[in-house]
Amino acid sequence: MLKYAILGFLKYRPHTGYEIKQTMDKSTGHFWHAKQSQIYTTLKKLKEGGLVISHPEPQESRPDRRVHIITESGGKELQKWLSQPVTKLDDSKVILLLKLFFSGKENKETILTQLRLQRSLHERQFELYKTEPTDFIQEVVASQPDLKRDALLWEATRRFGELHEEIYIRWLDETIAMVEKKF
Amino acid sequence: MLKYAILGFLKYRPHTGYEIKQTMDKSTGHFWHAKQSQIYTTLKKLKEGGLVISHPEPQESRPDRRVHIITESGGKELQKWLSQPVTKLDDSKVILLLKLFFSGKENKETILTQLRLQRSLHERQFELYKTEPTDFIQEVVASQPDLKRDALLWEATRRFGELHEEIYIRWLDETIAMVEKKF
DNA sequence: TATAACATGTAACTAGTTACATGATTGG
DNA sequence: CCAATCATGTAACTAGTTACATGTTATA
Repeated sequence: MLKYAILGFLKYRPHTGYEIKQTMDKSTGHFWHAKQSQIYTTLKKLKEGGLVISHPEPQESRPDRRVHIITESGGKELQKWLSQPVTKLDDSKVILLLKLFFSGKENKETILTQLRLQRSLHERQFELYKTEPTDFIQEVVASQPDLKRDALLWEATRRFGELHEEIYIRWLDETIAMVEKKF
Repeated sequence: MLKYAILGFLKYRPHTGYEIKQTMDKSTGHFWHAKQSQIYTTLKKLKEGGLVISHPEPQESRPDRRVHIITESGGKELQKWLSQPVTKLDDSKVILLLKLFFSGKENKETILTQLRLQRSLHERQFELYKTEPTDFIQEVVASQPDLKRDALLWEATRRFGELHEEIYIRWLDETIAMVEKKF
């Protein structure tokens, strides 16, 4: 899957491996991310498959930048993937729920501490969704009006994150209240 | 992590690898799952680490059942994990959002088809959360009253799934309307 | 004076998936 | 008669993480 994310970013403009990591963290970070090392190994595979080409840009006192460009066949591969419907649900893994599920014999305070800590983490994340990425989107649209549709979809993914955190916090409050009362 | 899920199930009662898969699918399936093969390999590692022991139950005309029991050291390992706070957010991967993010140049109908298909998938999942698991929890509590606290937490995890699907559907409706109007 | 940012990559490892191998019994 | 359920496991693979290796320049 990372393969497609990388092709997607390269479709907008050439990137070095380092830049892909940065762009990804700022944009798809909350629903798709990767470590720097995995980006480099995936780029290597994409090059081997002819979906991407790269050329070095010499630099002094630093390793040469290696700029990656999507090829025609890479563009087709991306397009093919984009047109295919997603026919099943993601399989999510939520560590907190796993722990909670088996916590019936833990004491009340341990569970409440756990839940309250989560609440603070999600509260912070919720605030991030409400501010940061919107600015970024506005900037891009101002400078490149042809990305207006793209920006609408980016905003939709941001909105997803915001709603997700909102509901998470609501659930935590509900659950904290339940444990306080019935446990 | 699967390691702890398995220890958690074995804490309730002995299981064969096959039964762990079934129990997991019915209970933690929506926030933690594993393939049968991974369960077998993880059980093997747990045995090697002395956290679990197993003994075969001979059967005719079928491979012997191998019943697994948690050891004292396995119990301690589980307990240690349960008492530790979860200090960071899960890193989630949502394929639909990744695809949507890069779909600025797709045509309107492709995107709407994509979103409507997702809506039907999540609608079905939402219905599942509202019925199935509640029955299961009620049965257990009726037969084992000492699991009342456990049942409260199981219900909380079910509720999470329900809320999650509800918000997902709300977001899909919002996004479908946005695409219909502005794209 | 230390640490963050810039910039590349490989090696070893853990986690998880898919495919293979085997084979009887039960229900539709 | 065919598919599902019961029941075990290994092998080969893909995806992802952590650790290693190298080194400069700007900033706090």
